Amino acid sequence: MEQTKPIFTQEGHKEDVKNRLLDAAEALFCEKGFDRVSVRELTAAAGCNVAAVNYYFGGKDKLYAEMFRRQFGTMIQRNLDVIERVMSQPGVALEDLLRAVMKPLIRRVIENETGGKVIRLLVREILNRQIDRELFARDMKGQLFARLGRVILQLVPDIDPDRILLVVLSFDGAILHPFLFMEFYQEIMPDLTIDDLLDHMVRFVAAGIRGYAKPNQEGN
Amino acid sequence: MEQTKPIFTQEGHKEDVKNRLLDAAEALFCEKGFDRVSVRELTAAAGCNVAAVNYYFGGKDKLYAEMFRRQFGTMIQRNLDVIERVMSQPGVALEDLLRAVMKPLIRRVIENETGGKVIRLLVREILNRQIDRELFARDMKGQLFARLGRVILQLVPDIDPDRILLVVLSFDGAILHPFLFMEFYQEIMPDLTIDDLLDHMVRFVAAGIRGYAKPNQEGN
DNA sequence: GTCTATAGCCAGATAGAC
DNA sequence: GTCTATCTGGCTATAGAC
Repeated sequence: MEQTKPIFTQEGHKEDVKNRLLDAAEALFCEKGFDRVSVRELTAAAGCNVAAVNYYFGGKDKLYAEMFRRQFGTMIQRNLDVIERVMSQPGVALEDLLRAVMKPLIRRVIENETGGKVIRLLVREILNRQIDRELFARDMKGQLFARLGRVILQLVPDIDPDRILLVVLSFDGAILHPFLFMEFYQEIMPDLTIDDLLDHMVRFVAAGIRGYAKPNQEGN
Repeated sequence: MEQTKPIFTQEGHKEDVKNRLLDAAEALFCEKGFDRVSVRELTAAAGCNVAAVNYYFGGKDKLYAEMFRRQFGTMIQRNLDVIERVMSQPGVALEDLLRAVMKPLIRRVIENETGGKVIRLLVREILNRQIDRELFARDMKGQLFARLGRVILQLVPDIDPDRILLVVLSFDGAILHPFLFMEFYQEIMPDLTIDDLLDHMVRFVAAGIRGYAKPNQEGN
């Protein structure tokens, strides 16, 4: 409310008003949530007039959706790139893949980058079904999950292909939990380092995947 | 907005206005989120006048907090009871504990019970830090996690006690993922049964815990 | 305890000047 | 493209009748 000074002025950004509004949206929506941010605050932070949101995006909600599209799209693409990079090396183990995927994500949330906050906010919206799940959850994440499933099957061939999606989803759950609740982790384990956490996650998930592949050869 | 007919009338509930308001709060807040529900809607759904929220709870936000306190408190207690019950039996395996804890939670979200929705909403609020994390996240869940850590150590004694909290947190992550994203699970795996899902989760988490306990012991 | 009526405020969108 | 001024409508909280 008392935030009326522009925080994304022309000096900070050589881009146009549209980009300044997207930056202001990321900062303010992540901090307070959609309903607690007014168009007046957004335009004040972007250093433009109140009509600009409607002029450039067609409304507050459209600006919100555009903000997610930008961040989530680049995050999915970054993950796909990481997978290609690690799988192109010789002698890759399951642990290498897991660590390569997890590390940049955890680093991003620990270092409190805007991207991490936007993804948290997106999860929040998915939980409340107030955003277009068609586009984000299914199309984008579906593509990433399919790729992950294929490379995990490549590294651990004796998983039942019909179950690989469940394995990928559990992998996703293992990543998402610290991603979402990092404050809680740090609160109850103040000495936890990022490497401790990564080591644990890699070990836990790798064991889960391998143990899932060979349950208990009792004649099945 | 057009929802103006009372949905929790005196016939449904022999309790007083206070309980009808709590029921209306669970239904409406879970559906639309705090900011999208007006006091007018709440009181219309509870079949009372608009002043009742302020009279009984001291404001819309106090009613919101009270709703969480009720549901989250009983959920933690139910989990603690389940743990006591399963651990009192002879010859309990890790898998028995995991399944006993997971089953009622997953059933609750699959059958779309109000309790499950309230917990989802609570996670949403924790993600946005707009609720008193002191009370909920640390005190209540801390108690449950401590108990879980002790019984897991009892069942799998060779886990490093300094790492048991990380193991419990990964267990929590494994439960929370389908709990939060059940619609997504059902969308990409329409034939998934509750038992398939439970079997997978038990197998994945048990392997993760056991593999974590003994990282490289090929001859066990 | 229960209710109505209203005070006081702030929102998103837009018309129209420049 | 940019801005100001304003329209229209919603909200929470409360004063005060019963």
